[in-house]
Amino acid sequence: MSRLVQNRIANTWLRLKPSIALSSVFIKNLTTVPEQLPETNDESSQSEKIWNVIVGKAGDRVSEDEVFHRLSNDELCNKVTLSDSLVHKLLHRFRDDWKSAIGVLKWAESCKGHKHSSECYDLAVDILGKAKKWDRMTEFVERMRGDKVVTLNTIAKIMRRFAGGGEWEEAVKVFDRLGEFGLVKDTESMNLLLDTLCKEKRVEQARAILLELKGHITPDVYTFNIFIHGWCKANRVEEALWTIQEMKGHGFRPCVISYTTIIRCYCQQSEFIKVYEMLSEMEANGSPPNSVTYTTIMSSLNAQKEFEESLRVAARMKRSGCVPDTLFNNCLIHTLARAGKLEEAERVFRVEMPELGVLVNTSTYNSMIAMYCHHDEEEKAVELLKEMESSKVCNPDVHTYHPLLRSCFKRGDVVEVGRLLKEMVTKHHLSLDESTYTFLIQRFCRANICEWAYCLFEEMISQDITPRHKTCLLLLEEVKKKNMHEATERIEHIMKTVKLTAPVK
DNA sequence: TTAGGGTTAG
Repeated sequence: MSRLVQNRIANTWLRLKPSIALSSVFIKNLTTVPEQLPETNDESSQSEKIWNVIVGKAGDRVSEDEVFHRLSNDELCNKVTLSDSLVHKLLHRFRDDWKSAIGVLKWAESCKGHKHSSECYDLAVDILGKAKKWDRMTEFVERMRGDKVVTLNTIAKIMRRFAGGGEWEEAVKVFDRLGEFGLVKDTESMNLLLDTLCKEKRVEQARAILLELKGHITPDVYTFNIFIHGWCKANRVEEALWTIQEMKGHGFRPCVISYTTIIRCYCQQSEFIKVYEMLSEMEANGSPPNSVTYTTIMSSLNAQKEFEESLRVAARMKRSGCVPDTLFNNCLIHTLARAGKLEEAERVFRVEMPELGVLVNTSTYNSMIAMYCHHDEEEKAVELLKEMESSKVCNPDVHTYHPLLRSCFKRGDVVEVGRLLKEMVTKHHLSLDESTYTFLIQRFCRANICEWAYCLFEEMISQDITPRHKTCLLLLEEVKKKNMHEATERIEHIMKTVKLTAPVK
């Protein structure tokens, strides 16, 4: 960022009583993500241009026919050589906007020589299912059936969307019709159906279906693990344990996944004695716990702020000779940080992980950055952010910035808040999510700059992100205090017309 | 095709 731009930001932010009009424009520029391709390469400027044209034409919530029409009549769009990856990225961009997605898909079909990949077909099915457009989804799948492009992957999307949308009977019907799609009812496809049902808390129905199919299709280890998970999800450990016995009866040995699933359930019930009993049982049975098992237990202990106990579990894992992975180390770093053992966390990050060849990811950096911020060592946090940016191993996400933003608010440095927000948006193309907006609005209100909070509120609405009821109330109170009549009316209007999100938990 | 989430708190 140039010095000039930096100064401009600083100056704008230093005016603590900005007019709404001025700040609105500024914040808009600040936090709205510029549309662009997720990945850039040498030809990025050209493809970015095309991307912007297509997204601009398709992205303002018009009908699918209108999208098709606009794209078909655009000069630049007509010249584009469509790649599979471009269509895929476009569909992904419109994953929450089925009309635009289907419009884009129709246009792509009409382009000379273009044929959809099966991934694009499946993504389209998934988008329609997510929007619960069952008729359109079914119609689309029928077309796919005609083209003989339905795979088990497609079926998985349909089933999971049906079941997730409360239509589990429809998911079962899809299984019954597998033959029509040129697919077979075998253990794999049966497991897919059972897993779908179990994940949607329909373990009883799944059980009934298994009994019905048992004569024709043989269950395998996966089948039983799916049920163990299903019973645990329904908080019915007794049945999960009984499934272990049933599994043995079929000649299958319960594996580390079977036990870990049950351990997770015990953790949720805070039955830690049973957790440790099961750990010993696993060791005795020749299915020793692995990195997933230990991470599960530690995460649960951490949630209860039992950091020392959590560290004892980590020590037990090391003694057992079990190989740690990234998620385990992330959890360990988090635990050490919360236990106030900064040097040890640093040692895991700087020495242990590289020595063992365990890759770091965004979460690893995030835990370290959060740790430094919590202990007022922001310089180190910022250093790490820079290291992350230059390492190219992983990129920052919104969680990377949360603790940094929090620190700025804590010391009243709103100029730095502005700089960080700008960096998030322009440098890393991150878009602010609901929780980030909520957090920022809250803190700006508390810092007595509700003008900024209100601008973020407006921006949130314009991006179709629904504010929480509590956020509206807080902001309303603040703008009233400052006699911001226009804003007061607007917030009251939104509170009446928009279905507000209830507080989490 | 089956198993592991972390946090911006007061």
